[in-house]
Amino acid sequence: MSSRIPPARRVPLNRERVVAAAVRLADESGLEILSMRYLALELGVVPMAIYKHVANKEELLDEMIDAMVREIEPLMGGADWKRAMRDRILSARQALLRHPWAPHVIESRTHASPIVLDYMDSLIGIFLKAGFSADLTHHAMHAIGSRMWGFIQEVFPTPSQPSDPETLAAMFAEYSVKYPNIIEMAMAASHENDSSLVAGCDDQFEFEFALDVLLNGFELLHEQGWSSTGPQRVNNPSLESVKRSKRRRDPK
Amino acid sequence: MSSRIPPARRVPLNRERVVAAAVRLADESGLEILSMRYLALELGVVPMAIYKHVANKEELLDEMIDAMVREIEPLMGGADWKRAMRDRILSARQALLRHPWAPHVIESRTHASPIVLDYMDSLIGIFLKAGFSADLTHHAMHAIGSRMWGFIQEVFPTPSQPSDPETLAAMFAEYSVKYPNIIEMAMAASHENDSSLVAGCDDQFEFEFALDVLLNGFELLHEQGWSSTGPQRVNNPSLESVKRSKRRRDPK
DNA sequence: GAGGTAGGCGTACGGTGTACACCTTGAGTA
DNA sequence: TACTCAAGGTGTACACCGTACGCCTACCTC
Repeated sequence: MSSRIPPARRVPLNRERVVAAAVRLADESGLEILSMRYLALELGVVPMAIYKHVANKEELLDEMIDAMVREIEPLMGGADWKRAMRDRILSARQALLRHPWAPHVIESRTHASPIVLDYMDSLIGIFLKAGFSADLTHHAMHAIGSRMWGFIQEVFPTPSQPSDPETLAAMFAEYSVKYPNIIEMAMAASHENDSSLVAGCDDQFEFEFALDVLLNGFELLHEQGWSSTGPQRVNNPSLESVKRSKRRRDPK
Repeated sequence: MSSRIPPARRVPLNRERVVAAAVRLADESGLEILSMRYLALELGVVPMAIYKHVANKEELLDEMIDAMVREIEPLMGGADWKRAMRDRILSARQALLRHPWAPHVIESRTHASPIVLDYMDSLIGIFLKAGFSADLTHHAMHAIGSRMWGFIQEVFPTPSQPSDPETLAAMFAEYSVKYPNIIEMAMAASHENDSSLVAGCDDQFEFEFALDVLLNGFELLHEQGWSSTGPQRVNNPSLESVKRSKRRRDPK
């Protein structure tokens, strides 16, 4: 009869609970706080207990990425390829924004899990279904790179900004002579808030801008029947050659 | 008289020697081998000695990046903006390829050094000098992202490839049904070497392809007088709207 | 009840970055 | 020539990390 009673009492750990706790911990406290020891503490367990459910920390990180990728909305059929690609990638971005640690972890992965391959396969499928050559699709996927996960490499986020307005003004003055171009560009980027150099960027806008430039570029190449073995192998067509090719489409 | 004799004997360490040794060590043995202890060993010195020349490891890594950026060839004047930008970024890529550790380190930096700001300023200057609006320049720089350093985020390098031909064939068969799109794409990417899925990519070609797509996209937007506050704020123009705008250029 | 096993526990090891106190060296000066 | 003093190398120690290995306990099945 004892086996009839709900087994309860000391609910045993399992892979899912470990991964979920790791994700929550990283979400709330940042990736640098996520050590096996701290995670164990959080789970009310001794560090080595975790290793009964996960081979090592790398595997744990792999699982965390899988958990995030599973949050990406499934592919909607029907819409045109560009819209489908755009929506899917922006959905990935939404999932990623919920997990600030994800970019760093993605960067450090060395192989793709089945979940990840599924996602990549779906993206590639969008291109192929739209009639893109496998060749162009391949290069397009490379060009998209980490953008397929919804993030761009933010290089050197902002120059360190002093809070004291006095020294900030001094810095501004100094930069104006040393980095005139940066300042000119940054001024335009933040009309509403002149004092804060580059700070006020709209990340979402930046992301969509770059994504659209790429997708529009791919569209152009596709329409032209671009091929990597074609006449302009290295330089893909400049605006000039696009204009020219409009007149003599369908070279065959 | 002792002071006349060349001071020699135990040449003292200095910042440059420390940084140079760190760069060499990382170049030769990889970033994961670069610990303060090992670096000290290499310098024939005790670990804590290094801290007399460098505040901490982060600062050392900053200096290593500076050393790499200094290798980027100076800007050539004269050429058209696209060529100038292309050359400069490809030169950055050359410097970066000599230091395989650099991408990883760049990703982890939190602020830009003067050397780095100089480089960024020069890139921005190319756009502005070509007549790009500060607005477009700003978004273009964001879109370029880490590509300004000559690397793209290689996400999930390759699926793990078994060496045994038997199991490789099995994996291939399995993938063909689970990830048909990936396989179709990958097959096209490597005619010469069918068995090695994605392996045979030409990184340099991929890099230049994506760079050209972006630069050509920027050129298009510039010619159109694109502005982030313009009518199509979110979606930058599709191919269709480009074609339309060719007819009614100069709306003012 | 007996036995087997999944899974939690404790200890220990080799690694990391770096704080802090100490000591050596060599140049500058009286 | 002797003294001072700072720059810079040394040694020890600490807190953290991931994780190998062996033990031991609770539970499931027979």
